[in-house]
Amino acid sequence: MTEISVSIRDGETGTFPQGITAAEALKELVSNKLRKQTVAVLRDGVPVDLSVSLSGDSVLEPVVMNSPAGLEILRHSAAHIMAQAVKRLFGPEVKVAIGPAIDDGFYYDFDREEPFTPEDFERIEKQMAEIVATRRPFVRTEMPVDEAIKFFSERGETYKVELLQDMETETVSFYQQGDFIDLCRGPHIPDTSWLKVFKLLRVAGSYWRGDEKNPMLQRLYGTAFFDKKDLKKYLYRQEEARKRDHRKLGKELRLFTIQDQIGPGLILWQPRGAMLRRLIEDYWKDEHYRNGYELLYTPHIARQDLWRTSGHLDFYGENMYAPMEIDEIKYQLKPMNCPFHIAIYKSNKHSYRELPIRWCELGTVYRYERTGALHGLLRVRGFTQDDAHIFCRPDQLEDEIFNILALNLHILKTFGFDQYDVYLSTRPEKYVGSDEHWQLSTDALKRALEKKGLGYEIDPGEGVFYGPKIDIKIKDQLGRSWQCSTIQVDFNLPERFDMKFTGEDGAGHRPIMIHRALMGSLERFIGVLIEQYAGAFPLWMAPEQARILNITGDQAQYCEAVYSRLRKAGVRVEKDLRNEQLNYKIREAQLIKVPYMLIVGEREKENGTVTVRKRSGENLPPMTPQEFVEMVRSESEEGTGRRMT
RNA sequence: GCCGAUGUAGCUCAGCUGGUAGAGCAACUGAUUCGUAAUCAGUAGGUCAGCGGUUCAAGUCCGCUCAUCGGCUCCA
Repeated sequence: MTEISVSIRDGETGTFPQGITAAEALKELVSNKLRKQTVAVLRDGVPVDLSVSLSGDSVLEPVVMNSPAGLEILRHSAAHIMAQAVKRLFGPEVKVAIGPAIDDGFYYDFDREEPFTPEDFERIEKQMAEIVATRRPFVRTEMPVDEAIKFFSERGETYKVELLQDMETETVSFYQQGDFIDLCRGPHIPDTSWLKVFKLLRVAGSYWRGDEKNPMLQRLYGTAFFDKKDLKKYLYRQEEARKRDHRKLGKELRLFTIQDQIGPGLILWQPRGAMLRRLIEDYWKDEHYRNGYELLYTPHIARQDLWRTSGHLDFYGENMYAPMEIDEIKYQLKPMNCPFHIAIYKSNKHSYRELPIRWCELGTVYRYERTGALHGLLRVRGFTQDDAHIFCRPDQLEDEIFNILALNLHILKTFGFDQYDVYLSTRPEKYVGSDEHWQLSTDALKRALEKKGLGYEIDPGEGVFYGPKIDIKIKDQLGRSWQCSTIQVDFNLPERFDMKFTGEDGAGHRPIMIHRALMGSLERFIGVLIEQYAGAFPLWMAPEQARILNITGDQAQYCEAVYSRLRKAGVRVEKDLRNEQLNYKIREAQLIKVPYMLIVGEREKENGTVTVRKRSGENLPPMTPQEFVEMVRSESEEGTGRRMT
């Protein structure tokens, strides 16, 4: 009998008869403790089942529970078991589509006439538990593709047949546990009893293969863990995320409101939200001025001809609002600010000495979004971009992009974001401009990223029609990522609008244009900020920094004096002098997350001080109003790196 | 836009199988003048998202529309 050598990566090596299973080899080569933790193995780097029989010399690496790979395998198996349960409960006429593991769990798509209801969840979960209890092994088999097609055709599994028809390999693998068999690459948990902790989460529609021309399937989402505690933690995190939901907090903190009467996707900023936004805008404008930008203002509508010239009608028309006719001329709401900035550029002649020109604007644009896409502040129909356009010479492109990246990261950091994923998107299918232009600008983006020392991923074909772009997705405190910043090179618009600058040689040359937004849109960014800080904004951007609370009416006059003094010093202070108990006032101030409460009783009135209660509940020793002003100033300065009040 | 769920007072939510709306908080009035997360009492407030239908009778059943939520798609 032939012998083979099996070794554990970074571990022992042994000699075994050919055909031994990975599980048997592990029994000899690793500790019992590790073996019991092992879900599957990497054989020469490829994930396979424990039951795989080894035909030649192999290096094995155990995939353990709770490792990302281990969880993925568990969840993938959970998807199979869920499909089995669904088939058992709702009959063989339910067709199965695909059922992968995803970041936080798994899903399986089904084609079934009747909708699944949340009440079905309990039945499915119960059925799953029964399957788990039978300890059915996951058995792998292989067959040629054409045989597999025949197999699934006979069972009416048309989606599986479609998948198989697109496959290029000759044989495919199947996994069977009990009465359920599914097309699957694997690997899987050894048997169903490994699935101890799982929960179905929700049901949602999804198109077959994500294409809206295809039939809508029902997707059941669930999650699974090895340890009950992990599921609890997961559910707790979900709960935390719900608590931070900017739509909920926006209402509670009275920041903004969205009303049917006004229209979906249109934001009404309430005074507190408006103050928050103003502070962010002021900071933004100031920071841009310091970095060599000039501020512009442009209108909300323009003649349709402008949008024809810019190419927006052709490339972006389906996102634009229908034209309105004024004096027999058609006008359209702007979906972007760029053509206006170009028009301003063209209002004068420009020398090469003037470049780069950096113009910024908080420009409010309107874009048609499908109703199903709207979501609080994060996806709206009217929003204000923190837009800028840089007009430069080709030799300045790389430096300009570098400078934008630097400013970008600096501003994000001020808002507490220092983790991000960077993507470089290259030429899409639908595009304008020459290949040479695309190459030149893509290279400039790459070099600037490298110079800034930013790791990035390439997103092939995800560029805008007019040029390649860099997208920065920021990560919030819960680890969720949000697309905000975008930097896009554009060779197209300067061409279309025939933009020029006079070169050293006295001839006309074409500038390059860079579009960029750092926060993306103020609406979205503020939505993300609300979730980032759970509504408890740092002092410098808190709409209300302090609230004066008196204990009895006897201090009202003194409180008024403190109030006007702080207001004059630039502190955003409010007063609550109602005839209510202190506890009641503190509770209200706490719920609306005011950073400082200034408590004034007889003691403070006599000493000319205030007692400061922080949002955390901590009390500071009594201080004079002037001392409080200084404290607010220095803390705000820390937040933004400069004096804000 | 598509699939599913939801829409009752400013907010959070009750209202079983159809019999012409209810609570808590907020608001308002009065009392209470109080030291670190809700003082007590009273008053007022709703074309039950909108439109249409079934019925003697609709918040409740049916249809359409609008909006919201979870996804798909899309994306600043």
